[in-house]
Formats: sequence, C-alpha cells, structure tokens
Amino acid sequence: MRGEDKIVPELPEVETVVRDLRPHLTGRRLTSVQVGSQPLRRRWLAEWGPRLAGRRVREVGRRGKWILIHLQGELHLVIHLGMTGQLCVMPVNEATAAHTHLVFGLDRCTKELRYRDIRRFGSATLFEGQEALDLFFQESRLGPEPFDLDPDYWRERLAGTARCLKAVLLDQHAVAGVGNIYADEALFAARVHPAAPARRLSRTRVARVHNAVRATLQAGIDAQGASIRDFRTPDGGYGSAQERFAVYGRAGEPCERCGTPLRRMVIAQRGTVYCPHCQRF
DNA sequence: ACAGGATCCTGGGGGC
DNA sequence: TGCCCCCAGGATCCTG
Repeated sequence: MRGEDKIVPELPEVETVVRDLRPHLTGRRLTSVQVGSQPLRRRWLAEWGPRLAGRRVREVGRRGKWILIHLQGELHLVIHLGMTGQLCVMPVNEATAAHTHLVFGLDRCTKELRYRDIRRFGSATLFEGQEALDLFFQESRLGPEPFDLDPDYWRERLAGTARCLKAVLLDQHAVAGVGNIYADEALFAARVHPAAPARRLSRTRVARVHNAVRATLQAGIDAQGASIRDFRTPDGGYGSAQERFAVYGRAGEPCERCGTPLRRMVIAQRGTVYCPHCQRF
C-alpha cells in the first residue's frame, strides 16, 4: 500500500457511503442531472435526466457493492463505484473536482449530489419499476448478502466448485460484496490458505471462513464509520483507515500473529497477501 | 455450465 | 529531474 491511501470500495465502504448519504438525500427531490462528456462503464442515457427530475428520494440502500437510490414512482437509481468512484453531497458553490461525471441537483438545498470517478470503472443506471430492478440483479446472478448466509450455504457452494477458496470469495455470484482486500483479510482471520481448493475444505474450516467473512466485513463497517466521523479528509477520502488491515498491502512485513514474513502471490488475477505459516491448505 | 483470461482506465511508482 | 513502462483492480465479455 505504501503511500497509497485510496481504498477500493467493497461492501463496508459502500455501506459507509450509503449511511453517509441517507440523511442528506431521504425525502429530497432530485431536480436535474448534469452529465459529463466521458462515458462510464454503462453509459448514462439522456432520457433518464428528465425522467427522474422532480422525483423524491424514498430510501437509500445497498445490495452487494451496488448503491440503490429508490425514487418516488418506482424509479431506481443504481450506482456502482467501481474502483475509484466517489459519491458525495457537496455545496453547489464548491468547485467541481476533475473527473466529476454526474451532478444531481437537490431541491430546497444549497448542496448537490456529485459522482466522481477517476478511472470510470463505475456506473450509474436508472431502472423503471421493481421488476426491472429485480431482473437486473437476477440476470447478473448477484449472490446473497454475506450477513444472510449460514454455514450450510458455504458448504454447498464450496463443495460444488473446482476453484480455489479466494476465487470463490471474490466471485459476486457466490457472495455479494467481498473484494480483494476483505477476501485476504477474511482468509487471514480464518487461517486458511487463499489457494486452498474450495471443495476440499473441512467442515470446521468452512465454519471458520463463514465466521471470518462476516466478522471482517462487520469490522470494516465499524471502522469506516469511525473514520468517516473522525478522519475524513477534505477531498472525501478515508484518512488512515487502511492501518487496520492485517495483510492487505503488507507483503514482506511480519505476520502479526507469528512474525513470519507475509508472502504475495497472484490468484484469479488479483494480488494476494497471506501468511505462509498461519494459513494452511 | 464452468473456469480462466482479456478488457476497460488513470495516477502513481519504479527504473534508468 | 524526466520520461517510459507497468501496475492496481470490479465487472463483463470472450474463449476453451
């Protein structure tokens, strides 16, 4: 990580953004949309602006790493932050940062909702009707929320694949919301090797993975909550929140449990850090 | 159907 | 100091 203080948004970061936005947006009307010239992962369609103008925000929610802004009249604004996306409510008179792609006006308010995304891996899409929203998640085969799962789900899911454990954790079809950072942290907490074949895991190891995924994500949510209140930087960053990670970005440093130097390998095309002593197959 | 690879994109870091 | 190259990674599309 060294000097890098951007955290790629995973479930805990997205949950934090949602909690941060909720009081600012709920009950407010979106009045307009300004669209930048550069396309996002999914192109914002010109007809969506007029369609959502004047709609009141009913609720702000989350599904996996997707942010859901439910509007009056069964419209659903679905936003993914990709790797570098930021969604902030800011004063209208504050200068608009480079790479701001969408600006939503808010009624009776001197603030506006801004979507900024340097790498443009993120997206914003408008769905009309609950069926269209359900169909989107159904077709993308988004897996269940990690907090809704029990060990039986993990046993079945892991037994039914030839892949290694970390690849399954990263797979949004298997479980929604886990990304590269929390996958590594959860496997360190569970003391299981990231390259372990998923189908060969013992019952006790599956239970450890199940508990570790939940505990790690919950700790992430708790820490982000603290960081956003205490250490939020002017550009909307999360300060020094990454100091809590035990393995992510720490290849070569001593394991906090046993002192063995942490090792790095590539799994599913993702940089993976683990303790070769604590984490076994 | 499933698994693995390529693709998109930019700022930052390493190497020379 | 400067330039080039490469790397990071989430979702999605493509191939075997």
